[in-house]
Amino acid sequence: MPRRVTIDDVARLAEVHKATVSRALNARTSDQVNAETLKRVKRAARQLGYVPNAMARGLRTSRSMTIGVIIPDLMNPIFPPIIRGIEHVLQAQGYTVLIANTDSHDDVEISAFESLLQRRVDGFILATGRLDDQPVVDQAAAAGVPVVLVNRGSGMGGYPLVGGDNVRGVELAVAHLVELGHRSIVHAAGPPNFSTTRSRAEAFEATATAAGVAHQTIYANALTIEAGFQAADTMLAHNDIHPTALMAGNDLVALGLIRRLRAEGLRCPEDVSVVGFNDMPFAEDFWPPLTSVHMPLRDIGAEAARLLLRGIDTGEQDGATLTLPVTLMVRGSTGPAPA
Amino acid sequence: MPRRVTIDDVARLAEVHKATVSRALNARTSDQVNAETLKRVKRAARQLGYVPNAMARGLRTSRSMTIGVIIPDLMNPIFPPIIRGIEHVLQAQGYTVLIANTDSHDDVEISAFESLLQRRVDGFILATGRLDDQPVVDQAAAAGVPVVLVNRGSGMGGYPLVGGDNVRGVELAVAHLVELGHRSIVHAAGPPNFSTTRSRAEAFEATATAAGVAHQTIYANALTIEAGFQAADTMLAHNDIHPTALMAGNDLVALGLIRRLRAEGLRCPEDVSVVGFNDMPFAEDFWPPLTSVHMPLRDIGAEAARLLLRGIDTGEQDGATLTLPVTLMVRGSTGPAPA
DNA sequence: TTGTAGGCGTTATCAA
DNA sequence: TTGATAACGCCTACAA
Repeated sequence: MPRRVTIDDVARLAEVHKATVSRALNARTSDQVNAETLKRVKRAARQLGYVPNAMARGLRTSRSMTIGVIIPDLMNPIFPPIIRGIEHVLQAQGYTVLIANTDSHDDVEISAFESLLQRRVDGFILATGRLDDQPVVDQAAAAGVPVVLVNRGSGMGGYPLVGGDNVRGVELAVAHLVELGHRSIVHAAGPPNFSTTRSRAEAFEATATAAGVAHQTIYANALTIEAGFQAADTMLAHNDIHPTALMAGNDLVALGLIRRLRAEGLRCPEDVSVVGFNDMPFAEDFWPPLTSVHMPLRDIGAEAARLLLRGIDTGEQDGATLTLPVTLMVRGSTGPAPA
Repeated sequence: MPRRVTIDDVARLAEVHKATVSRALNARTSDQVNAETLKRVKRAARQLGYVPNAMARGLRTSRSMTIGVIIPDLMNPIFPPIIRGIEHVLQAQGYTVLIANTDSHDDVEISAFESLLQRRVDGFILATGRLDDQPVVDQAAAAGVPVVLVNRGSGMGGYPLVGGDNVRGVELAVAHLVELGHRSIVHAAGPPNFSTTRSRAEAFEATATAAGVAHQTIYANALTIEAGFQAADTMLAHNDIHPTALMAGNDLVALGLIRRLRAEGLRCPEDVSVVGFNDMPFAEDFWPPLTSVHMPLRDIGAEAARLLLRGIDTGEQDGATLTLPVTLMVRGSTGPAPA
C-alpha cells in the first residue's frame, strides 16, 4: 500500500510551493493564482491522483464540513425521506452527513452523540423526538455546536424546531371519523416520553371533547408495529372499551393495531376504522391502504437543514419554530361506523 | 463560542505533560501510567469537558476509524436492515459508519465516493449492486482501501462479496408457482445493469425451462414501484403475453405490478399470482401480503462488515464470496392457477 | 513512569 | 502572484 499522495508531491511535480497548490485547489482562492500555474497544478494533481485529506484540512480550518444527524430508528420508514431532505440541502453546500442510529436507546444515543462530537461536526440535527434528551441538546449548545430539532411536538428550549402541524392533523383525523358517523374513538398514542405523543394526545383530547364524542387515550410503549399490536391487545382485554374507530400515534402503530384486530376477527374498516399518522412511504400499499395524516417529511428535513446552515453561518441560534402544513390522506382503512 | 478544550488544557490542569494525558486517555496505553496520575488526568478531563479531536488523531495515526457505505437508495427498505447489520458489527469495534446515498445516479456515486476518500475512510462497503461501477471499486483498491461488495449477483473482480443465494431463491419461487399449477410465468426483472438482475434472470430461464413451463422475461427500468407499474403496463399492452404468475425482480417491482394489475381489474392472487424478492420489511403488511424470497439482509450487512474488518486488519483482500441461504416466505400474493 | 520533540497534511499570515 | 513559516491537536519513538 503506497503512501498517499500529498500536497507536497503535487507541488514538487508542478514545480511550485505547496502553498500555491493549496490556493490553486481551493475554489475560494484559486483566483489568486496565475492561470498558467493553475493549469500546471491541476494537471499535476490529476496525474498523481491527489485526494485532499479532509482530516488535515479540518484540523487546520477547524471546520469538518460535516453534520451529525441523530435518529432513533432507521427502520422506521419516516426517516429515510427526512434524511433525503437533509442531504439534498446539505450536500449542495459541500457538507457530508453523518447519520447516527440510536435504536431509541439512551446510552447508544449518548455514545453516538459523543462520537459525532469527537468528529467535530459543524452542527447537529436531532430527530429523536424524545422529551428527555434535553441534556444532549444542551451539551451540544455548550460545545458551541448549532442544533436543530426535528419532528418535535413543541419547543422546550430555545432551539430551532421544525415539524408538521400535529394539532391540525389530529383535527383533520377526528373530523373525518366523526363525519363517518363514529361516536366512540380511541387514540392509541405513542410512548409518553415522545414529544409528538404529548401534543397529539392533547389535541385529541381537546378535539374529541369539542366534537362531543366518547373517547379515550391508551399508550403504546414504542412507535412500532409490535407495540401497536400489544396496545390493541390491552384494549381488547378491557371489555369496557369498544370504539368503532382508532387514531394511532403513527402508521406503524396503526399497522400493529390492524394486525391484532384482524387476529380477533375484526375487519378494518367494516368493524373498526383506523387512522394513521405520518403517511409514511408505502402507506397506500398496505392492507388495507392506510388513511393517514400526511407529514411533508422531505420538506421537514430540508427546512431543518436550512435552519441549521443559517445557525452555522450566523453563529447564533434563534428559537424559531417552523410548523409545516399537513393534510389527511383518506384511503381504505376508514369507513362508515357500523350500525 | 469558547475555544475547544485540548489535550494541553487537560495536561495543565492535571499538572502532567500532554503525552501523559494522551497515554492516560487511550485504552491501549493507559496501563503505562501510574494509577494515581491516571485518576488525576481523568478527573481533569471530565472537569474540563474534554472531547478528543478525531481529526487530529486521525491525521496523526492515519486511520480515521471510519467506514464508507455506498448505497443506491435509502428509500428502498432493504437497505436499512443491511445498514443496521453493518453498524452493529462496526460500532462494536469503534468505527463510525458514513452512509452515502447515490440515488442510483452515476455522478452522485462518484462524488460521494470522492468525498469518502477525502475523509480517508478505512474501508468501503459498496451496495450499489451495479455491474458498471467497477471503476469505483478499482479506484478504491488502487488507493489501498479495502472494499467489500454487497448484494451482488456474481463476482466480477477479485473482491470479497456477500449476498443471498439468488439461484436457490429463483428455484424456490418457480417451484412454488409450478406446484400451484402455473404453466405460464413471466419474470419482471430489474434493470439489466444490476448484477442481481442478471443472475436471477439466468436462473429463471434455466429453472423455468427445466420445469417445462412457458416463460418470458421482461425488464423494469428500475427497482421501484413505479418501474414495476410501468413494466406491467408494457406487458398488458402486448396481447400475446398472458401469464398466470409473475416473478418480480424485487418486492418494490412486485408492488408496482400488483398496482397495475389491480387497475386493470385483475385480482391478485385469484387471477395472477405474484412473487417478490428480498422479503423486505413490511412485505407481510401489504395488500395482499407478499410471497417473497427471504434475504437475510441484516446478516448480509453484518458479514460484509466482518469481511471488511478482516481486510483492514490483514491488509489483504481475498476474493472470498459469501452466499447466505434464502427461504421462500409464502403469503397471500400467490395462489392456485386459475382454471 | 514521565517528559521531550517531531511530524501527520493543510491552510493562513506575512513577506518577498 | 508566489514562497516561507507556523500552527491546528494529537500520538509515538526515544530519552530521562
